[in-house]
Amino acid sequence: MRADAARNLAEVLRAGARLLAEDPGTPLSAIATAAGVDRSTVHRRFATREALLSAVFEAKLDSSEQVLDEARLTEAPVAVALHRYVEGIVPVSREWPVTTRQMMRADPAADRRAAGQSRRLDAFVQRAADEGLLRADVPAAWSRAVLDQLVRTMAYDFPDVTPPQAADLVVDTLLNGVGR
Amino acid sequence: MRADAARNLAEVLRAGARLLAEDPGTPLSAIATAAGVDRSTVHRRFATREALLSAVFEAKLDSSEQVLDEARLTEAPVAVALHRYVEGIVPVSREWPVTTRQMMRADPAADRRAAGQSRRLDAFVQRAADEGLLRADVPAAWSRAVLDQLVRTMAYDFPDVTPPQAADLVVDTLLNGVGR
DNA sequence: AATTAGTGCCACGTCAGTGTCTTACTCTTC
DNA sequence: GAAGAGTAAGACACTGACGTGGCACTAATT
Repeated sequence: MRADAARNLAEVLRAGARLLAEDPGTPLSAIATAAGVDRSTVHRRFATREALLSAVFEAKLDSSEQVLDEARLTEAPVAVALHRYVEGIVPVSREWPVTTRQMMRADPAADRRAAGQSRRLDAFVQRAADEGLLRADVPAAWSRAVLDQLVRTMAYDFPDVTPPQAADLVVDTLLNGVGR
Repeated sequence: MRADAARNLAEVLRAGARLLAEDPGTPLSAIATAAGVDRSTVHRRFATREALLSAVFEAKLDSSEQVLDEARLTEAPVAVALHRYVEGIVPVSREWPVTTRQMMRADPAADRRAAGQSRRLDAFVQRAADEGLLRADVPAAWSRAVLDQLVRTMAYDFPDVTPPQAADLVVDTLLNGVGR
């Protein structure tokens, strides 16, 4: 692929992720404009609207899968893995702000892949509970959901916090809360 | 207004809230069907799509405003007010699952009203911090965001937890986290 | 039982977004 | 600088959703 074509492709994906996260009904023409590209160019790369959606989802899933791998959720000490995961996933969420909900509706294949990654995190949270990092009187599903939401809140509502700071605050809040 | 007309109106609002939360692009025909009503009836009540959106938002804002009033955020002991607020707002979020984000995009007036209610909560969180319920080394904005997200998670992802249980778990998690 | 507010069903014009194609042009690459 | 991959610009038909109106009919109200 020619260099400028690759650049355009990446621009379309990033613009698509950004605009579709804001409004899932954003027309392709708006995405094309935001990417600095003609509408016909978008259609050249992605036959249908759905194909573009799927490509955006895959890009996000690729990035998050890499974060899961590098966090070494099953091997590293739980506290270390947790911190590393959060530090890695926050920038990914910021760069690809599309949500899992949107995937579920629009692309069953992406949804399945997301479910697989979700299971890896479930297992990790379970391990954290087993090893005594988490309270035993709280359902693991709740701990898991809280982790997701803290990451999400940090990524979208506090865009200026750096990933390391974000990891500190998210982990601290998850484990100790904000009460004194 | 005739009794059956009022019933239909309420059905349309509730179906609209539910379907529009799932997919903001849901066509009016789908909402009408879900409400057990003809599409023309929806148009008879709400001249435009926007008008229906606004009505849904207003219904949610009415409910949540009542919760804010009854929680007595400025007068009751902070711990009591917090618990009562969560217990009240969870059912409201479940009944009107539309998000503030959607309001921002679709209806500036609703957005302004939501901002007003948001400020009341900000003030309450600040009071909780001043009175020593919350840690001083954590930004109030973060505490506020975490509260919102815990409520949201509980309302949507754990629909079977009763409001009193929900309040217990949310407040406990907010203050103490899920770590041991 | 009479009245009438309210509804369902059907048809219509309109409009925005989609997907396809053609042509002339531009920029990368060798 | 030559070749060709890639693009912008415009035209086109198609589809789905929106908003409006008419008319017969149902059901709440008196």
